[in-house]
Amino acid sequence: MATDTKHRILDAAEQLFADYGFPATSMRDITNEADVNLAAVNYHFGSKEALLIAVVERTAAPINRDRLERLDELERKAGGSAVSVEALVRAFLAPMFERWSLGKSEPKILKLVGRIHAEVDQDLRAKFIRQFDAVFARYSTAFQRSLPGVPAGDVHWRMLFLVGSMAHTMTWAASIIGTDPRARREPGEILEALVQFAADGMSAPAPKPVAMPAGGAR
Amino acid sequence: MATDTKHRILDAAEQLFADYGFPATSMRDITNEADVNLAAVNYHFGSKEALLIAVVERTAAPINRDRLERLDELERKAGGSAVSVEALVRAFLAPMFERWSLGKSEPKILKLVGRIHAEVDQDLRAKFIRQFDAVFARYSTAFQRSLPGVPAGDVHWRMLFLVGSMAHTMTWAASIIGTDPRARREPGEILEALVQFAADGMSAPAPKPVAMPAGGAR
DNA sequence: GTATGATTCAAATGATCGTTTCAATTTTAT
DNA sequence: ATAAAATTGAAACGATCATTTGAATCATAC
Repeated sequence: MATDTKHRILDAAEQLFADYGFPATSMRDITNEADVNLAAVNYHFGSKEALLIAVVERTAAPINRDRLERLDELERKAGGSAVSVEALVRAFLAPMFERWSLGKSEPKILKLVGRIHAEVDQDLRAKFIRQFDAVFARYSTAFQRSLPGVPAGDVHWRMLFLVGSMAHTMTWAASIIGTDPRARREPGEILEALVQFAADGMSAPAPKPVAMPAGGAR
Repeated sequence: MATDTKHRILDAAEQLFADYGFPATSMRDITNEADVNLAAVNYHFGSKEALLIAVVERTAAPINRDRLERLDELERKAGGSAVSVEALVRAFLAPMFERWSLGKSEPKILKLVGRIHAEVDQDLRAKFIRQFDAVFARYSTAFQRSLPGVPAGDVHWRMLFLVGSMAHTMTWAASIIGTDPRARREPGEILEALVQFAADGMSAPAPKPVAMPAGGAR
């Protein structure tokens, strides 16, 4: 069966990219883990980079589709008025956490996406950034509508903060859970904690203008 | 001069690790950039990994020292009572942003630290994680004191969110600034925006318990 | 059953990786 | 100045990298 090899490669690559990152994972690591021939990756995908793109496509595409659908639904329900900030934050975050909960045990998708947000270099990132950009743009305008007091540029930055919290959580949640027993949480609880944190952060009053010579906030 | 070579290697490595990450940067990249012999890195530092540790040590140590000093100062001023959350957040974040503002133009330190938080694999990370852990622990107890209504475990998670926002901002601030003219901000303004966001997020009410079968928050 | 295309396989390609070697050179101490 | 130590230099080491090759094997269709 042909699709079997492709699937096994995608699964192995997803796992390894998530655990060790893209540059640190070799073709041989992938093909050994997938138990396929070394040449299979280049045969089926063309190159290592193309494999990464395929992995991201497979994992991120349904998440982003889900995000957009939830936003559609929220805006439909709200009629013409603004959606609550918390609902927007939850609609943006839940599609990822849900895949975590539904998955077996390891949050590989989350780690992978976390890494992609954090690790991939500029030029490679540009190849699949557009997929994220569409989501980003839609949510950006929605947030702007829901936060009329906050300048558009600041909303932009706050969304960067939001994505950062999410990505970092994806990457390190497993080790955090393993460290402090008091911090043990179910995925749903972590989502709720992050929603609470990010919703309040997004809703903060507009920052006061900074009047400083040129050196931070000493 | 001996120290000159070491310095040039450290500078080049800092720059390249920040731009391309640790695994993607080769010894030859570093020695070419530093204009020193290829063997110089192994002679002066022992290995590539040891060089990374030295780079982190040089850039992160003063930042973490600064963080602890500011916390000391805040707790001293507060006497026995709790420090304000916003002050804690600012004390934690400002030492990094300040180095950005004071630096020439490129936020390489920030990108580097951002990457270290996000990219380095488990075992290598453990080698210098203790340095961060000390800071993390001190701020964790301080935050717990200032947030009496929030369970300790949740404070732990919120600090993870905070670090994530910071790390992600460090990594992507440059590209964000380059993208949307409305999002153009001075480093001091970005710090203030992040302080506002994170302080309100940290101060959010304690999350309601989640009662769900085992599948996210649909 | 035989031809055709898709897939797998073992092996090799050239490039690049981190590290080592050892002689040449420079610095330091006497 | 001379001996000793520290540093630099050019070259090579073996290992591993992503990718390619061409024959072997498989599936499918006629």
